[in-house]
Amino acid sequence: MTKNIKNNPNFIPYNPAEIEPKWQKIWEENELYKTPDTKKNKDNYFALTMFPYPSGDLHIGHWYAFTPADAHARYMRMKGYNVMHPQGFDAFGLPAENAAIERNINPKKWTFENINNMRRQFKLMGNSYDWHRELLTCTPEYYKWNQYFFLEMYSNGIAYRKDGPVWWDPIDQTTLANEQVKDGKSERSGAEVIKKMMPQWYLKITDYAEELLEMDELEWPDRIKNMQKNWIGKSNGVEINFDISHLSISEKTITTFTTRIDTIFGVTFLVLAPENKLVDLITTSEQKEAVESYKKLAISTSEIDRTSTERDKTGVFTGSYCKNPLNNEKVPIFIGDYVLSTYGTGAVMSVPGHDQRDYDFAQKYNLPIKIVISPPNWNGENLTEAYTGEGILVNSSSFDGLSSKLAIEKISNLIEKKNFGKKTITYHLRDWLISRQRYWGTPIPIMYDQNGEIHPVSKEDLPVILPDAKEFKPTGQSPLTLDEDFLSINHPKYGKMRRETDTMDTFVDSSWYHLRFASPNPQEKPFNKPKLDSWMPVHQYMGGAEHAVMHLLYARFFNKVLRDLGYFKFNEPYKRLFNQGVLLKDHQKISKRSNPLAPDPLVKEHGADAVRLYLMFLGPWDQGGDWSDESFNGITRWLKRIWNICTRDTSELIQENQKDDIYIKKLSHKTIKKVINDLKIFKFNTAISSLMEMTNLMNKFWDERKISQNAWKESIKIIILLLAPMAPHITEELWEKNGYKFSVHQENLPSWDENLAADEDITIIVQINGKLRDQFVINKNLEDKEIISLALNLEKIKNILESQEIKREIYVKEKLVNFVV
RNA sequence: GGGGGAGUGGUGAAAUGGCAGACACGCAUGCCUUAGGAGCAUGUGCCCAAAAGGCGUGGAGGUUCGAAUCCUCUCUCCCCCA
Repeated sequence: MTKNIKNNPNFIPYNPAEIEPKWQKIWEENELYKTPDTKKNKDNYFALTMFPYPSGDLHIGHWYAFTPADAHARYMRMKGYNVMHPQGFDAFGLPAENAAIERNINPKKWTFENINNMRRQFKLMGNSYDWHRELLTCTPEYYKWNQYFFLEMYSNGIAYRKDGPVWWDPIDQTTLANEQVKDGKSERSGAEVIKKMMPQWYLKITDYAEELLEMDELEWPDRIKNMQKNWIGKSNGVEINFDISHLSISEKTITTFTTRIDTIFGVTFLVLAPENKLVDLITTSEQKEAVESYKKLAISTSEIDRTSTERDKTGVFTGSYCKNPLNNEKVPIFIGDYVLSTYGTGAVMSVPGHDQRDYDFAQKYNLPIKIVISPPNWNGENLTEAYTGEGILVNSSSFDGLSSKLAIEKISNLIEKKNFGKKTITYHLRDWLISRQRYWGTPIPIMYDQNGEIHPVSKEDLPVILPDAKEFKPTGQSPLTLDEDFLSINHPKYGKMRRETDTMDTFVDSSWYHLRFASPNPQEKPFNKPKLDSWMPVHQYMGGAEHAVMHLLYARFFNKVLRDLGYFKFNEPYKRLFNQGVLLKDHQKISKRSNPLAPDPLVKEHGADAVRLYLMFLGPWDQGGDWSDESFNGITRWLKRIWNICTRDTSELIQENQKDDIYIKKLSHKTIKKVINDLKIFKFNTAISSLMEMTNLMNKFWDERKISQNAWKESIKIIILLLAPMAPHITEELWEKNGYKFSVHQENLPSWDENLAADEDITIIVQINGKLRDQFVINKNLEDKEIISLALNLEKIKNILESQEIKREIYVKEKLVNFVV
């Protein structure tokens, strides 16, 4: 600080606590970030971050997600786009209700208090949000359209009600969608889920499975695309029927599904799921007792245990046999709990030679193991584990010698020709279960008459308002079942009706919110089409990878449904996606309870700009990072240096034409090029480091005093502009202090001159056998030959080469010379 | 078990076929200061007292004039799926 004080007795130190609130207020008063739907000579650019759940406080993880995203939006604005960067709250969901139960607070009140607090905290970040477009999904103006789209889907067969096995979360006391179960546990509560039979509402996402696999037009990380692809889980296979006509029951065949029909000649037994309806029909009287007791055991075992690869495979013989249609071999039929009734056909053809689970089962029950696919270098010996790879067929009658690929094709064709079965495509993806037996969500707009028949609420009667409730205890039934006023309707046409009491999965809310940001207010329609078309699809979406197979898949599905219903033409909601990494502290996840890191005190002490810059400087945004209080100092020191050089009294510099002017100019242009190219691809860390380099060198230029006032001022202007997207407050203040017109955020980024950004003097590296031995500086315009001879004449190189013979000379233009000896 | 990503100083990291460690933290020494969780200067990959030199991007091999970067195998960690 001595430097400033010496140079300028009027020096005012950097005080973020004063300037940050000041500018936040001025921005708000001037509606600086209010985004018009069109702006003359500017293209629209929709920069969206995944909106938060209003859990109460914005933690540092939110800062990590939202401030670099804002820097990118600001950067695009300064590149000349009309940028919309909206924010809202994903405001329905269980925590509100759980707070109501635990602390006896009204969920609505709790939610709105949290929203108010978080909106205040959002404003501390200095983000360029257009709050005029804010949306809260828990308001009737918003959820009315959830209901509207649900009815549209219902009348088009996409929403339907079905009784069947569902995942049940015993802590949250509600059903869950398949995507919301991870490793057999509820993604939200962490409880082990159980299977229940219940009628529930579904959306037919499986109709779109094939189209959802098409991701060519998406500029998304491959990782996310792969996760979606794996989740959809398309597999090509064959359904083949094993003959049981000799058993004299109504069923004549057992259908199994396999992706490896090339192993059909290796089938030595069949395993049915214990729940398979055929089991009772085919079990012989001798086996009845054993089968019954096994079934009881299996039903009480969790699905996770049953499919665990660690667990012993068990089963019981049914006493019956079937016939392999391809070779007429007699095949014994077992039941085993590692086969699930809910996947495929509930029966598998077991090929112990080439499937590990079948191999384990065969070992345990002494069943024959037949090898029909030859592993590489196999000479007929027995295997100690299943060979699951592809190979050449053996012991497979006329198909011997074929490759697995070819055999799959030929055998499938034969099976279809002879009517033994058919080629089938299966998907891992299940229809989206959207019913939740909880209160704080969108009521499903359905009524049941006294016969239990389904009647959709008519669109004119929307929204079905979520009533205020008094009791929220999860009982396994929606708390709405306790509200008689809500529940019973006297319908003019159908008489006494009962409302559906389940509410919608909150992922419905986030499946189309981006559309509403583009067109926030129409009361009579879900959105205004010209506005929608001018903003959509979202140009840049930013958020965490945890939503890869939930939100991101649902939103793509919703987009395609609404497209097919004629609302718009675009195929995808989010054109580009960037996933930020996870922010840790002491190598651990930051959480409210165990490892807290509250941003508000940090902002109070160091300022929002410092926190923003530190988070961006940590490392590459997509890799995440580890917060450290110690390294934070680097950024606060640098901000002080920035403040210092941008507020110096320049009167002691000569006005123009000084010796080093060209060098400070070249430095500026190099930095412009580097920062602009880095921000484009979210490399904030290296953009900041090149700005640091520039400030360090500018200090040196100042100390030498061989620069003019004009050149200095020009460089100061450039540094403020380049820093503006990342540190909006300090740059606004310095912009004003340097006499420029409000606001720096409405300026364009400077452009660079390629010639100025390039180096004139080039350092040539001299290597011998690829090892660095010396280096020298040349002028750009030298001939290749001259450069090589210069290199040969270097004292060091001469000494080393004295007793050596040069075999080869390699010259890489303007980079290096390598002598091979 | 399958798929994907990562592994570089004491620390966060940079370099994506051409000077390994930019930038920053920390540390050390010095200066300034009544004081410092302030500022300034210099140094800081490892080995060697220093210089010269050698070694060095998880490990082993390969391609290349040249590899952190490309290829093969392998170890460790993280994520997704079973």
